[in-house]
Amino acid sequence: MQTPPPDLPAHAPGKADLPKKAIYRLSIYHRCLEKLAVNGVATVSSSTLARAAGVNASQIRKDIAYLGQYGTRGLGYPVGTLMGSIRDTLGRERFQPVVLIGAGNLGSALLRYQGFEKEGFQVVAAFDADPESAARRRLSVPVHHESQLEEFIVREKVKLAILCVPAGFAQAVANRLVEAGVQAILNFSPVVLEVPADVTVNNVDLALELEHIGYFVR
Amino acid sequence: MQTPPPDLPAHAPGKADLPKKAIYRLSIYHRCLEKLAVNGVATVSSSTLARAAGVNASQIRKDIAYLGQYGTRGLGYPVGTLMGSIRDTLGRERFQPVVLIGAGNLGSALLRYQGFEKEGFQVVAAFDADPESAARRRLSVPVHHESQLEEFIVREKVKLAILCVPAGFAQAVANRLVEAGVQAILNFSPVVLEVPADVTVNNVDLALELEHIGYFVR
DNA sequence: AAGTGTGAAAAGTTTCACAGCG
DNA sequence: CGCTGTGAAACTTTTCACACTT
Repeated sequence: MQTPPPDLPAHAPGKADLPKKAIYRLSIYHRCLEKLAVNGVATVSSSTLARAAGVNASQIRKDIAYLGQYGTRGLGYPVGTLMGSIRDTLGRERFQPVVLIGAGNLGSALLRYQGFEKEGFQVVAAFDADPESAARRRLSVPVHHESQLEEFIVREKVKLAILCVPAGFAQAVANRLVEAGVQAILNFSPVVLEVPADVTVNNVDLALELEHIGYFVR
Repeated sequence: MQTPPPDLPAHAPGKADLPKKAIYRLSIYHRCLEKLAVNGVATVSSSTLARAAGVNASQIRKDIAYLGQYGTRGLGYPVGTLMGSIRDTLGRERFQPVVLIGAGNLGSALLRYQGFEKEGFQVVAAFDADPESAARRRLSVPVHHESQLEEFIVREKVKLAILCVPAGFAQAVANRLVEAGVQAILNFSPVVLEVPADVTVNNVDLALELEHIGYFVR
């Protein structure tokens, strides 16, 4: 989900006009392609990939066309080449360092989550108001006191942060992150963060997601 | 995020044509209204609510107009009444029972998460392939063996499920859930689930969300 | 024959602008 | 005057349809 604020952070670095939602889909395509590659598949058609990704085949073709001309008519797309292109478009620099703030229940679960590394992100440090108690959770990532946040971010040139602090602290911490140079925040607090237009916030609001599906049960 | 499949599960129960994205926003408005109510505010204008929710004022008015005529011109909206209307629209039956499958790292964190109850959902039971080891996490929700899943869902008429099992098991478990009568799934596995058109799947894909903001750092 | 690339239509959403009410 | 309710405009995203290539 993108941030609500009307004015988006323009579009990213170099790449031009890629529809916002296409960014998500490209990640999904990449995953599907990985699976195909593992199975030794060398070429895939838009309709096959569409079935795997749960979208329409035209959409696949449109999305891939944003990256350039990769397909061969009558045949399909080369799995490996296409994966590379998606990675180039999405995963700016490989192994982006990420910090996590708030090593409570959810924060610790995320620190243990293997999925991030697999996608090229490394959570290099966590910060908490009570690092001692967080340390008791036996995490593989060092947990520092939150007061050291700014110093670390500046020194390590961290641009991405995962925010898992209680709602009441979220805005204050976000301000500090931005001030220190963070450019994008994955926010798990159920709070609408206010940040400058050139900072991206992506809200993952668990209660809201549950409420949303609740609407669809009769 | 809604499910990819082109054909949505129609729109929900009784209520008519509420744009998909408006459903999310109504939840956010509800939260903002709660905060106002706590502060003793009785009336709020679209522009004030807009600022709190991080959206455009017209959007607020359009969204609220879907619920009926609640505003007073020159004044604004009555906070309490509006909250009630949003609850009625969104939270079909109060205290929907929910089950969670997969009490691993993430699953346990979600079981400890307080936000769900606050929004009117109660996680009544969890299921895991290894309930003994899950029990060691000292959760307040009973963790049963996954083999008892169907029986429980049928008996308790559960319609909502949170799915946190490893990717490889997700589709198989989803099939069982649907078979047993679950109508909506909040899916945390990085997998595109295939379900009948009348079942709603809402994917929360953590790695994908991180990848998404990664795109926006220069 | 199979399957891409793409312009054009359709659908969905957001914003504008303003009439009209309290 | 302030603020809602809403038709119409603007914009975004998805789907269709088909020419074109291998």
